[in-house]
Amino acid sequence: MATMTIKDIARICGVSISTVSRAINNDPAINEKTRERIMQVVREFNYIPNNSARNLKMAESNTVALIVKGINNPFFQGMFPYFQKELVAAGCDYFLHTISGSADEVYVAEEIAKEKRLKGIILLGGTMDYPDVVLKRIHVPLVLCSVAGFGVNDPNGGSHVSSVSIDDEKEAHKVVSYLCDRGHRQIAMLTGVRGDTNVGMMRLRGYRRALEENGIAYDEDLVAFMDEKNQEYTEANGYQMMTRLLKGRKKFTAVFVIADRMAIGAYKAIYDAGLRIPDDISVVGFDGIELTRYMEPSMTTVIQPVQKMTESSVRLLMDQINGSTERKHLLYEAELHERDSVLDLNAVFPKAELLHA
Amino acid sequence: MATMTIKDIARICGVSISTVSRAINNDPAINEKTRERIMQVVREFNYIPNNSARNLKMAESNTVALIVKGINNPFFQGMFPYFQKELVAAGCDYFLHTISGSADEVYVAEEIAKEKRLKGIILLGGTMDYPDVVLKRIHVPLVLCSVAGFGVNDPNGGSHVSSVSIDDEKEAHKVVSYLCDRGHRQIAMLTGVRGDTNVGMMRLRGYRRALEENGIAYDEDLVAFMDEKNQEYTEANGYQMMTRLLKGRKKFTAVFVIADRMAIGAYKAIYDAGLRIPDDISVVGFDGIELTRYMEPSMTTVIQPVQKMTESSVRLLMDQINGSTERKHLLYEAELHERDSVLDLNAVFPKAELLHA
DNA sequence: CTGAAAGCGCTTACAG
DNA sequence: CTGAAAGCGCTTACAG
Repeated sequence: MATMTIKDIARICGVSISTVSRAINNDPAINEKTRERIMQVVREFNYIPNNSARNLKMAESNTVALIVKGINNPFFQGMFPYFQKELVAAGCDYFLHTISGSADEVYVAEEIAKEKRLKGIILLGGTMDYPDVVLKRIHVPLVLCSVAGFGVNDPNGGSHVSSVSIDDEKEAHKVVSYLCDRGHRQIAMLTGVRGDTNVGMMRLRGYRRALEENGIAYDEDLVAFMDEKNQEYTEANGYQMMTRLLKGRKKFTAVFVIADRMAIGAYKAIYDAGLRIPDDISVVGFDGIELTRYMEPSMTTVIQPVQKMTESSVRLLMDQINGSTERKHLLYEAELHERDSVLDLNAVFPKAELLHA
Repeated sequence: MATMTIKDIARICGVSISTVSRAINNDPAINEKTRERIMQVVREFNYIPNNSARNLKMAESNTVALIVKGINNPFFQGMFPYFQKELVAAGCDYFLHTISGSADEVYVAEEIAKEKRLKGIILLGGTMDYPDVVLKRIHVPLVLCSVAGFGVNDPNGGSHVSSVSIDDEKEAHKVVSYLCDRGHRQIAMLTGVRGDTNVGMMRLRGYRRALEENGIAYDEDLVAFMDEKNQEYTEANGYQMMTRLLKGRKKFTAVFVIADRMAIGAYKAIYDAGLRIPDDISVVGFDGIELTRYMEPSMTTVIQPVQKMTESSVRLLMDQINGSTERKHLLYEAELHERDSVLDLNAVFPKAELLHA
């Protein structure tokens, strides 16, 4: 036999399909005995309601979609348990929907919203270069979490959505200032593609500002841009970019890498070049993924405030769902977590430093 | 305005909804001019069809679902690009659906199959302790890929599904034999929970058989079982288990870890204990995730034949979809990939070895 | 507490 | 090539 419908169950139980529907959906207006009898049959025949029919008919579900662009990103993976906790606490059903890096998130969001009668959407990751008019197409409450460059390209961006992220420029500035404070003056960087308009640009900007403030000239030979053809924040890319820098003619004592996974690749490139971390080269990553703790030496990195970000995303979404017309754009402070991958040159050459001054 | 339906488009274009439907679905039986005029309006108003209605009406979709249990597993993540390639090559639409470790995969599979009128399902990961009768509930072609312990608990398991995996017992045996060949005789193991009936058990069995063949007594003090309360193949667990072993009174020169991520944690535990890899302790991982290349030293591990496994999974699914009633259970050979985390004790103590003999 | 009926938004024979 | 109509499998007022 193919697959059961509510009609089959109704026939078997000798009741109407309305009654079966009520039994399944725990409608209070049903006789408990009837309900039990029906549920017995439901179990016996392993009847599963067709969600397409259900979604089609229902006015609104209680479901929120978490749409993730870039499922391979361990930073996002680290957020899932927090989202789960918050969404459940908010009393929502939710599901995770992953989309590829090339997918059109606005289209997908609207498509799923229709299909599932969503109550709201949290979009995690990706970049958001869409003008406001495009964003407006999404007819359900929407929150952008950790979406790179949101609002950057559209000064009016965000009048229809809320967003939560960190201040990339500021955090990069923090990292490089920290390195300067530790006596580093030749500081390399592994960043995104040349001409990046999102994270790469913001973090590069922070890097440059910190250098400037410390009286260090910007030297493009110390910046490795990502290959246009392979725009992934992977170990392989980090390895390859770091190797390129190491083979360059410019010396440096530290490197700031804009993603932890790339920094792991950079670690290996440094080791393969016969150098030590941090003795020869100091490394600072970005994101704060779990793995960085397990590197040798454990990696100093910028830990994004995952808990705050997820909490706020859910809260802002709930506010919208509950009718608030206010849209907020929250920027959280990340934490530069000191571990063992940065050498304090002041401690190594205290005398020399004094002479310099 | 809320959200557009096919009716709105029909009204705007002055045609029937049938015609709009045909335009959208590229029905050949439509006037090209009419089609273009309709599509113009569709684009202008950003009309998106409701998939629930579509799924409800359509007899069968062209879609295959890839249901993944354990999205955090980087081994599975490494498979996605291959699945994508194969599924596209097979001419299928597909989507990734992630479920939590505690979800009932059979229920979810059947639910989605109904909702989306799936053509078939590939289930990736998880364990499959379901008896055949439960599996039979899934009314669409089903292939189990890398599903632990499939058929182990049910001698008749598999008469309704096909499966693709590796021989866990054999691969573990391979690893431990390799270590013995390299002169190791005190070999520890980091495995799953005590009483595991799936991967953990199979790999432990292979470990024991290899020891036995090499005349080495099994010593449970050298085996770290995973905590019942925290059954995850994570770095944190590997770190904690390795630390426990290192603090034990038994000495060992090598450790076999049943998952790469755990092995990364083990690396760190070894370093934190002030020991070196492989000089003091040799490490072998399992799975062959990309990251192992970037560890220092690069990790010797068992690389699962991802490409073959994904290819075969898709092929077996297609066979079923095309009417084949044959069900196959393929076991592929993995590759013990030698890198730098194992010391050859024979090379270090060649004389001693000879004296031993 | 239960049932008959309408209808969610589509697709697809069928007729023209 | 196009339209009217049936129907996918449910939920939910409405009436009783």
